Amino acid sequence: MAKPQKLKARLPRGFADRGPAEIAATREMVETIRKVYELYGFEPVETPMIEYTDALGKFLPDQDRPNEGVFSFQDDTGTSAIADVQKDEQWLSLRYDLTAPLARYVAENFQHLALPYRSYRYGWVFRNEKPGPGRFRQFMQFDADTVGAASMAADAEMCMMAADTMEALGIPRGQYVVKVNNRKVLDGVMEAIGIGGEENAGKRLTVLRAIDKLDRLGPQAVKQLLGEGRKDESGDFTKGANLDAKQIETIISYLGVKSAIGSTKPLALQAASKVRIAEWAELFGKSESGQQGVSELREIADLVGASGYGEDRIVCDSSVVRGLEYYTGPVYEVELLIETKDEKGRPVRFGSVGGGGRYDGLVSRFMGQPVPATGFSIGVSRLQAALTLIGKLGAKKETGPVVVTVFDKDRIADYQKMVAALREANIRAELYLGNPKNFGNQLKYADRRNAPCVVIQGGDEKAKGEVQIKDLIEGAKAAAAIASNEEWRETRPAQFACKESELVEKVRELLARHGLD
RNA sequence: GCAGCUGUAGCUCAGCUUGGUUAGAGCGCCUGACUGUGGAUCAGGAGGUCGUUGGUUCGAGUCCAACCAGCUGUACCA
Repeated sequence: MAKPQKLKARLPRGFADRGPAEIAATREMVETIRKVYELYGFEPVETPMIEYTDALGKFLPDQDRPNEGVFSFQDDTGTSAIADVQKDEQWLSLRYDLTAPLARYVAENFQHLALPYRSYRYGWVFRNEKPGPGRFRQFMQFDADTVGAASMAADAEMCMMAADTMEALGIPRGQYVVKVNNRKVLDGVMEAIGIGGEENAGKRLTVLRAIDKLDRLGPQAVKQLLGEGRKDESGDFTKGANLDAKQIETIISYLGVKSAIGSTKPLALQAASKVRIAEWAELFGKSESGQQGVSELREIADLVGASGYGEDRIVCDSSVVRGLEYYTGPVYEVELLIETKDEKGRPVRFGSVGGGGRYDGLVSRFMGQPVPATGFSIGVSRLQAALTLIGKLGAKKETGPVVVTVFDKDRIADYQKMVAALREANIRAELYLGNPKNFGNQLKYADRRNAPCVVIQGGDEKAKGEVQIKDLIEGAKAAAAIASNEEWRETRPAQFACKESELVEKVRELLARHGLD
C-alpha cells in the first residue's frame, strides 16, 4: 500500500520561530532603546520592507544570480499609467538594512523635513546569505540617523547614545565598549604606502578586509593577509594583498601598540588623539584625508570627553573598518566584552552588536547636492541572543491566564460567566476549551500554561454557593515535599474555598501574593 | 564558494570498528491503577522508507560511490 506522502514541516534555514518569551524580550529591548533615542531627540519614522533594488545600493541583480545577498524579485503588478518599458519589469528587494531606505525616504521628502533631520526606526531586515550561529537571514535592527549635519558633534552623539543604550539595556560599564575610527585615516594610511588611486581600489579592499580581521584572527594572520595570503586550519587558502614588507610594517605600526605587542587593550580615544597624532601625521605625510581624519577623530574625542564619556566607554580603535561600501568618515562599533560559554562549554565571543558611521554620499546619490549624514544601528536580534545567553533576558517563563475548569459539561455557561467576571476585573482568564471528560487533564493543561491558579466548581460547591481556587504556584512548591499520590490527594495543598461572589477578589489577592498584579 | 564532521522513534542518542533471526535506550506522548483534582510511583501501549539512489554480498542500519540535507570552520557580507 502506498504510504501517503506527508509534507515535511520545516523552517527555512536562517529563519527563526519566536515564542512568547522571545517576543516579550524583544518588546522590552525595543522599548528601552526607543526611550534612549527619544531622549536624544530623535523622532520615529517607518519605511516599508521592500524597496526598488536600485535604491538599495550596489546590488543590482544580474541575470545569473538575481538573489545574491539580497532577496529580490520582479514587480509583475504592472503600472499601465507609465510607459510600457517601466511596466512589469522593475526589480524589487527586501531591505537588507535600514540606512539605504532612510536615504531614499529623506531624498524623496527633502522639502518637507526639518534639517538636520533626526529620526529612528526599527524593524526586520533580510539578507540572503549563509546563516551561522547567531546569524539569521531575517533579523531586527534599530537605527538612529542624523541627516543634514556635517558637524562631528552629530557623530559624537551617536557614540554617546550607543554607550547610554548599552547601559540602559543592563550591560554594565566595562562590559561593552564603543570603538571609534575614521575611514579617512584608513585612506590616509593606504595613500601613505602608495596604494591610493583608482587602479589600486581592489587592493585597498583586500587591505581593509585584512585590517577588519585583527580582532578575530590576531596580528599574525593580518600580516599574512596583507602579504601573500593565509591558510586557515581547515586548509582553505585566502589570497592576500601582496604588499611588500615595508608596506606591511607601516600598516602594522598604524594598527598600533595593541597589535604589535599582542595586547588587546585599546587606546583611549583621548590618548590616541594626543599621543599618536604626531606619529600618524608623520605616517600620512601629505595625505590630506589622513590628516583630516585625525583631526575629526580628535574633535570627537574632545566632544565626548567634555560630556564625561571616558575611555571606559568610548575608545579609539584603528582596526575598526565597518562596511566597505558607503562610509566616508567616522565609523563606530559597539562590542560586548562579556566572555561566556555556550551550552557545550565552548567560549563564546559576541563581538559587534551595533555600529554605524558617516555616510555623506548615500542621500546625495538621489539629490545632486551634498547631504551629509551619520547613523548608528543596533543589531537587536544579535544583542538579544547575547543577553539571553548571559542570562539577562528571557529567564522567566511568562505567566499564563487563570484557567476556569469545566466540571459539569452542562454548566459551561456558569463557568463562562466566571471567566467574564475575571476579565471584567482585568485579570487574564480563560475557560478550559478542551475535552472536559478527564478532569486531571484540565489541571495538566493549566500547569503547562503556567497558570497561576485554577477555578473549580463541582456540584458540592455549587450547592453551597462556593468555588474552589487552586493555587498552582504554591502547589508546585508543596509538591516537592509530597511523595505519594494518596497523600497528595488527601492534603490538597494550596487549595481553598470561597463564596462565588468573592471569586474576583480572592483571585486578585492570590495574584498579589505572588507579585503578579 | 572551499574544507571537515554528522544524518537511526516526536527529541537526545547507542548500535557501524569485526555485515548475520524481530534495530535498542532515556526523555516525551497515550492508556490504566485513580468514575471530584496536576507535578510522585508503578504497569502497559503507540511510534522507524536506519537521509536518498545505486553498488559489493547468499545477506547491508553496518562496507563502497554518488547525490541530498544539517552542523562547524573559512571566504564573501551593503
